[in-house]
Amino acid sequence: MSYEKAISIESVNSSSPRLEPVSVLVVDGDSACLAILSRMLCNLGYKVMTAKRAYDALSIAQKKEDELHLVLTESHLPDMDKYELLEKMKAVSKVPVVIMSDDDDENAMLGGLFKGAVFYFVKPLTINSLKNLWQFAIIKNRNHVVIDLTEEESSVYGESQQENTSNEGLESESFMTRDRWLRRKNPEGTYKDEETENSDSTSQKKPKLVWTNELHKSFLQAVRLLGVDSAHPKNILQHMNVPGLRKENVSSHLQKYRLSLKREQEAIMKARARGPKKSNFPSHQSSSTLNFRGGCSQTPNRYSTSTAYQPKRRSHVQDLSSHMSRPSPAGSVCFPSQVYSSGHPTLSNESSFPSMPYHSNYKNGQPTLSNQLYYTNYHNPNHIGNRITSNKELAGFRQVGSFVRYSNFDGNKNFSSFGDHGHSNLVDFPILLHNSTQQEVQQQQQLQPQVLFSPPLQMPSPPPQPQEQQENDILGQERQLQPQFLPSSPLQMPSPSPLPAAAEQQGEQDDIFGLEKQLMQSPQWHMPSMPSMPAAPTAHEQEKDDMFGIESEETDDLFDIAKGTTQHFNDVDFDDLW
DNA sequence: ATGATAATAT
DNA sequence: TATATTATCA
Repeated sequence: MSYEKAISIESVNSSSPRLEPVSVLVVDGDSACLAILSRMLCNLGYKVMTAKRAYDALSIAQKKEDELHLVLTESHLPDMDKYELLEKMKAVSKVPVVIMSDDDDENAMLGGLFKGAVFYFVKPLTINSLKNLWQFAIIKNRNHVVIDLTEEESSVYGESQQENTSNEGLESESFMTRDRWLRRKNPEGTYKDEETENSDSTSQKKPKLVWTNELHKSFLQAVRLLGVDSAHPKNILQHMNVPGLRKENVSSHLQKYRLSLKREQEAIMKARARGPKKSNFPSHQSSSTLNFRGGCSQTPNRYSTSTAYQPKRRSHVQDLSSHMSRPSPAGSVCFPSQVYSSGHPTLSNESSFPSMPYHSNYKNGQPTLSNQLYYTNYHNPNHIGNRITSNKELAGFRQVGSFVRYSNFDGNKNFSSFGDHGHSNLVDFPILLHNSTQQEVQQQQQLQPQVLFSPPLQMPSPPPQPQEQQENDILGQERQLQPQFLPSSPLQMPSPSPLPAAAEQQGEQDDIFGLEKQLMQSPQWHMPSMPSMPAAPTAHEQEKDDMFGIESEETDDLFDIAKGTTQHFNDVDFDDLW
């Protein structure tokens, strides 16, 4: 099919630092436009091929599929209807297609995007617009080969640096990327037709990551180890070392985590306020315990946290260690005294953490959705199966094809417990720190004296495991294990997950962030109530963690809250979760 | 890096 | 439908 088309390949290297020039096939019936675009692109460092006719373009795309990165085409071509090339191109190549047109009508633009174009440029195109054209080549590829690029786009493509600018430029010119539009407009329903392709290339939405207990544990561990000061998404991600986990995932989770901590504190404060101190607490203890449990496990944070910690220094962590080390449930209790000593309130971290809410996710098994990603540590298939079955809810679990599950482990460690019923409560539990962590923590602790008390929640000891230490190992294992993801998933998926260790640990949560801040503000609070709660023990049940989500608000009283939560946990959490 | 908000799951 | 979780945007 290549007829007379003129294919000119001019490679200009000028500027771009790219490792490999991005090759672009420019299709336009107008020779002048073709020449101008070709020159502009060459000057920008792209490898350019041109075609005047749609069929020529298809021919080229087919022949050079491996080396062609992107097609930039006019919407109106002499030998094909509007967007017809777009459709036909899909059949011969996965190469992303960018449309350029004089028509700036939104419907026309959407039509092109829905037909599978990755982007729609409204003419005239500027050098500035083209500068970042390479981005669309990546977009397409991300599903396939390029997965890794997402993180490294910039490094790979020298121009990436300009991304910001470029984007701005693009948008300023009123362009929209297809994904974006699709997302927004789909609801309306109008343009569905084309989605078809999206699938293949570009657009799919990212599967939703489910933060399993294990994953959460891993997260908590990372946070603990890192300490408040450096517990930022990037660092956490690195520490977690979970294969397909992205920084954004961590950021989002971190946000939720912090929010939960905040809520807990607030709840606590309220509680205090109301029923202040005084005797209340004492008496409450019992109740408190309850609370804790619930709190602990589930909502962990609320109560637990408390610690104050000192300022910046590494404090946070430390506490944990203590807790960790001895898990005594009561541990939490103990702290109090300590706490004050330091003078600052501190939080205890661990104990309280909230456990996450995973449940929800899990509960029903899974996400029904097809897209969710699951990271489980354990992944024993068996286990999984079991768990699923066992729970009613879980039953639902299906892992059915849809979601992706990441499991890392074998199961042994972590979740073996899970296996059985599917839920092992354990999972959530408090954490123990394991080796490294603990050590680190301790070290840190030593530095500062913090206090913390553990939250009520903390669980008693965690049982578990021996293996904890392994975290690292585990991770390693995981990595290896991991395997499975779905290819299909658009972006890359994750790989299996990691963390097991956590499992053992259980619950804990730390407070980390929130703590400080909050604490700082209100330092003392912790004492009051929390301390006591040894209740924790019961906690185990708690195990579950609930995650953050709790609404402290609902219940004014901690107690109440606690009760409520606990119940949940009992009923739901575990089972559901696992 | 973070808070706000959209999307979408339960 | 309301709420909760996660992704994405700003």
